[in-house]
Amino acid sequence: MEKNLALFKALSDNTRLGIVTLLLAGEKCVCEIVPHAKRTQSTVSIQLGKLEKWGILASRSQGKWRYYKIRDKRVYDVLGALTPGKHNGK
Amino acid sequence: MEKNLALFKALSDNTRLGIVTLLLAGEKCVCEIVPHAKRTQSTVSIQLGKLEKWGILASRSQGKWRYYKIRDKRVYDVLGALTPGKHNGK
DNA sequence: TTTATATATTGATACCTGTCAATATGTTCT
DNA sequence: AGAACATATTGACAGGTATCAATATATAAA
Repeated sequence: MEKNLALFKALSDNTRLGIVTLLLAGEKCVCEIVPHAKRTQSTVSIQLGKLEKWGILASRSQGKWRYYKIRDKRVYDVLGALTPGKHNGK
Repeated sequence: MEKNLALFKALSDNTRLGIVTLLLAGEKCVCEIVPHAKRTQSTVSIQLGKLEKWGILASRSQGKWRYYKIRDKRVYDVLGALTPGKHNGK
């Protein structure tokens, strides 16, 4: 039950939730994530670092770029459970 | 998508997650919640107030006691999605 | 080697938030 | 009315954290 707390903490910040939601569509490089998040490159990099350190994301380097993707499968369960229309679309 | 953030924020604190998890079993009065949470009565009361203000919980008064229960149905979806054994028990 | 691009790190700052002890409010009982 | 119990509120404090500008690091291109 302690582990769930960490997951919720990861998703409880606007920047991080935006990143994770974006990555639901699949792996993206930082250069794609930064413009999507409305935050500085340094801010995005810091939050990506936290998400990786917490085991939510995984990353790989390729050339100049660094790619991030979702590692923790629970992300799909949790965000999938919140898909609209479950409770009368409310 | 903004609404999900509020839900995650509500569940991202240890005291609050404990309260909400306890209330999955059904309505409880504060006098039952306080000893379960390992926090002061005032702390528990403050967190209960936040959870209600955010629409996660509902409350009713009866005599000396005040009872809280889960109002936001998404709580069941989200916590249900994290039930162990979904990903090989991992 | 120099330049340009991509990402990470650092230092500073401002804000938010959880917690507690003490006190207040409200309700029931005598 | 007074005592006892249940819950809420207040004030203070400590610790955490998100953010940014600036700088560092790394890789690729010229």
